[in-house]
Amino acid sequence: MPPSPDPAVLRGMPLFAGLDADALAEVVRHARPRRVPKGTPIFSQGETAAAGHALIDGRVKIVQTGPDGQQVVMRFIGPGEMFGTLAIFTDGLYPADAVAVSDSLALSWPTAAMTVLMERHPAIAMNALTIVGDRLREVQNRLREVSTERVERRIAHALIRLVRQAGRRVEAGVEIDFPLSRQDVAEMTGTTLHTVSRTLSAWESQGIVESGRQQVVIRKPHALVAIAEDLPPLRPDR
Amino acid sequence: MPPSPDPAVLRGMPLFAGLDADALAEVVRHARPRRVPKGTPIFSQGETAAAGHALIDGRVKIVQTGPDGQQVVMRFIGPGEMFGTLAIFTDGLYPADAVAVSDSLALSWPTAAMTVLMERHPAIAMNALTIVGDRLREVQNRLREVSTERVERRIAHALIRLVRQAGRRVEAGVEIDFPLSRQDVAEMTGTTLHTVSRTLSAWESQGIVESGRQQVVIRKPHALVAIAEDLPPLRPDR
DNA sequence: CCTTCTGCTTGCGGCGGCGCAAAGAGCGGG
DNA sequence: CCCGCTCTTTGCGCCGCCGCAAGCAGAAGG
Repeated sequence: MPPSPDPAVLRGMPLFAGLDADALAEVVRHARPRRVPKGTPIFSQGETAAAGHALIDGRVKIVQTGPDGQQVVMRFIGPGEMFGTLAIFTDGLYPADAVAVSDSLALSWPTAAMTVLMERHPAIAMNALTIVGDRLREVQNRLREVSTERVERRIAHALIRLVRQAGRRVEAGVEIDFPLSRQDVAEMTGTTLHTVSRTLSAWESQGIVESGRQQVVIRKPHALVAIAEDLPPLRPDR
Repeated sequence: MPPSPDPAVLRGMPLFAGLDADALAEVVRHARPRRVPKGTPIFSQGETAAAGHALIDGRVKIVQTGPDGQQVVMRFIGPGEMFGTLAIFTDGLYPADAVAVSDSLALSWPTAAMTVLMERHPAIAMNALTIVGDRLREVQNRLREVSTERVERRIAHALIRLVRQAGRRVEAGVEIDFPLSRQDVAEMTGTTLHTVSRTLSAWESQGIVESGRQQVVIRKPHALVAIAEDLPPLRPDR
């Protein structure tokens, strides 16, 4: 028999919040677990969505590709978050690629099962509505940023979001806890890896961040916020 | 007694698709109609959302304002579309301003009523999920565009969307059927009114558009598509 | 251990588009 | 009908950022 996952993993997932134990058991019965090694694609843009997914562990990058091959990072998925579900609610085609950036473990629900579950448990639909609503608001904010702010502030905003989502306390400050390249940051902020590199170098020389190969540590989060909010440049003296 | 609107106006609203006559009557019973003259704000960014809205007639502009006053047009709402509902699904605060750009008629449902209706009629929640999902996809596409494309293509894309949403056949071509300023287009595409003006002037001299004060007519939609998709420049001869 | 590959840095030149400024052009109100 | 307001046009100069190119460094793999 196929290994059915432990219902406990659904605890704490916003998508299934408010369901009783029976319902959770039913949900988990339809789920299929999948181990995904770092670098492996989970689904691709344009495919018909065979399933919706939720991440148990690891980190997944959602990337949209334009007609000329330009890539934009839509978001990073962390443990407890769903992904690839937009297709289910809309036209059935994945609007982006999903690729594991760390070794990951995901659960998948076949599209049909997902639909049935939402009909039998309207709370799931309501939860989904909240989640999709939150994401819409976030993307709207990013749209405003990329439309009106200059590159340095956009990069600051992106890092702040990453810290909130994936920050881990470490001696030197707060570290983004998954491999993140300059290119990734560039694709999150609508710029080039060159400009990101220059910006991080400048911040590094000011002691705001420490960064290396696919790795970023924020030493002075408040300074980053100051840049993002364009506060008075924060004189070091007095 | 308060004038209850005709249930027939809900026909064709995606949000209430699939509801039977009884349910529609119940929905309409909770609605409050509101006439909104051109230029009037309907709600403001940051307010707690007292109600969700749907537009019966007219046109409403949804504008988000950044911390430094920079404005971004999130979308234009046409008849049959809901707006100001995101707040209800998320944190209860309107994330943007809504202002009528034409004389308009809207229906409003108090937040509490909206919630109750969704609980009693899960189909509404499912419809909302589809609608919000579609908007999320659209905003994601715009985010990709503004992140990767140059201004001219972005403006072309914006006009194409407007034509799809609010295009009216007219002798000279297709007209955007509500007042649309250069400033509006700039705020839709993350540029300045100057650049929009220059671009439209260039297109005008090529016979692609005809535009004047708060008014745009597309004479050669295919040429606009060619610009948006960056097809071979479409030699006029042969 | 050496090779290769991938990711990062940095200089330099060019240019797309912004910001400013000033002038025209419809529109509406008195 | 004229005045004032808002929207638009267009020139000009500058600059933030991109694009290219070359070199470096650390990881991976034989």
